[in-house]
Amino acid sequence: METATRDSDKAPRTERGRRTLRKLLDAAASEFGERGFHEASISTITRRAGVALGSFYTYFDSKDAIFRALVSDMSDAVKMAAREAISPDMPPLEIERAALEAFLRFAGEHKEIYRIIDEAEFVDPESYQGHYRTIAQRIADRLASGGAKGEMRSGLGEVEAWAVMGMNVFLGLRYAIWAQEGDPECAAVVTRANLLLAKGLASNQPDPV
Amino acid sequence: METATRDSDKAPRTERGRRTLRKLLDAAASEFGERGFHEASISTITRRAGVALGSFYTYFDSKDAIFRALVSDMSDAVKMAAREAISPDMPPLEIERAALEAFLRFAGEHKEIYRIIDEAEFVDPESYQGHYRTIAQRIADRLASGGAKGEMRSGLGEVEAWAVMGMNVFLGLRYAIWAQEGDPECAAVVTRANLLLAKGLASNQPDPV
DNA sequence: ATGAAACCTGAACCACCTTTCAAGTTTGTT
DNA sequence: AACAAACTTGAAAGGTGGTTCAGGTTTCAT
Repeated sequence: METATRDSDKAPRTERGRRTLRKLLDAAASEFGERGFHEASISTITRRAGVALGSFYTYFDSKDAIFRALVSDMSDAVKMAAREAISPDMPPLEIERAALEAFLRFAGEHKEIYRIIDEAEFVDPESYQGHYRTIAQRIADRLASGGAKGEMRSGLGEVEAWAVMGMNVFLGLRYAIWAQEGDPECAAVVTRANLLLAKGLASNQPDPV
Repeated sequence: METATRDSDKAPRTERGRRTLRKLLDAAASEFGERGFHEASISTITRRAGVALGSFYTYFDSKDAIFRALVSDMSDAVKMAAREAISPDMPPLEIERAALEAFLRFAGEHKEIYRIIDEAEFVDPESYQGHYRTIAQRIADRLASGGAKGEMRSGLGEVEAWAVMGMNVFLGLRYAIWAQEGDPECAAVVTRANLLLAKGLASNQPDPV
């Protein structure tokens, strides 16, 4: 899952260089997060980073390039957050609960990251598709594993994975990014979502004998 | 659900004016859909519409203004498509099936519309939030109605509505917008999604006596 | 028919921003 | 200490594209 091809030989070779690169990436994360790709300007990024305008081009070939680097970093970060929250020996439905909970927490703590990935749909469509396809694949694997354990239906696949992912993403949008006064706690959201996964929406009409 | 405040008194007062306005809106839909908001240029829009650059400002105050007008139109169109596909006397789960099916069909036929609404997250956040909040509200109403009929669990609410919406949106993204060779038919996607809504993911372990 | 309002035209204005560059400073190695 | 490579600097080039405007044409009610 290494980051995409480093554009050129722009990698820093000095301690000072690494510090400057990091300052630029941090400043870019804030700037892109707050103002979006097109409103953001390189001169603002360098000002926030406390370096000269020209230094930017020591580390990146273009505005697009630094954006791609950010998307790659952040896509990895989201995946890591979910992965760290689960372990393969949890019960399958418990895994889904933990993954959603971790995702909601992560989204709440990194709203700018969320927004940057969304904007990749327009600035860097390849990365955007790749991001979601990768995550869907992981969910599909989990569902298959749940089926193998006999605790989930068998035959679950890509369609169900995308459904679960969409559910998670939109719950994050609504309850982490757009959270407002009087909204349910994240824990409550997770519980209700998990119940939906477990039982669906239908009422439990006792099977007719 | 009338469209947002008409910015100024830019409404056409003549038949000719109405024709020009429509040409501009159609050209803008294609242009924004193909190139995205920022890559799109007003001069290209007017060229596609076959009118002079200056005429644009007879009808819209700015590039943002025409984009907002489009988002409003298209948001209405999506809602209409779903609404026309369902009727209140269908069984509740059948309603959800029909709504998803209509949405997938619509997304497939109007990829540019889909993309414009997505980009509103950055260009016109108010409309974007409004769009999804409105749809979520409608879904919540349907779920409540399903509960009242006794065919869905009672107590379903906003959380479940956002979950269902996210599911639908992501299935649209994957199987309508990003459809590719070898993907399941839309009908199959709809069926699997509906089964997920009906029963959830868990295996039907017979209740222990 | 006629005048006023609506509409059209496209060159030019202007503000903004990415990118380049030549010259200076720092770092690290020998 | 001395030198080359790495890094920094900020002014300016160069483009782009949204917006304005003054003057011409069409529409339509009277």
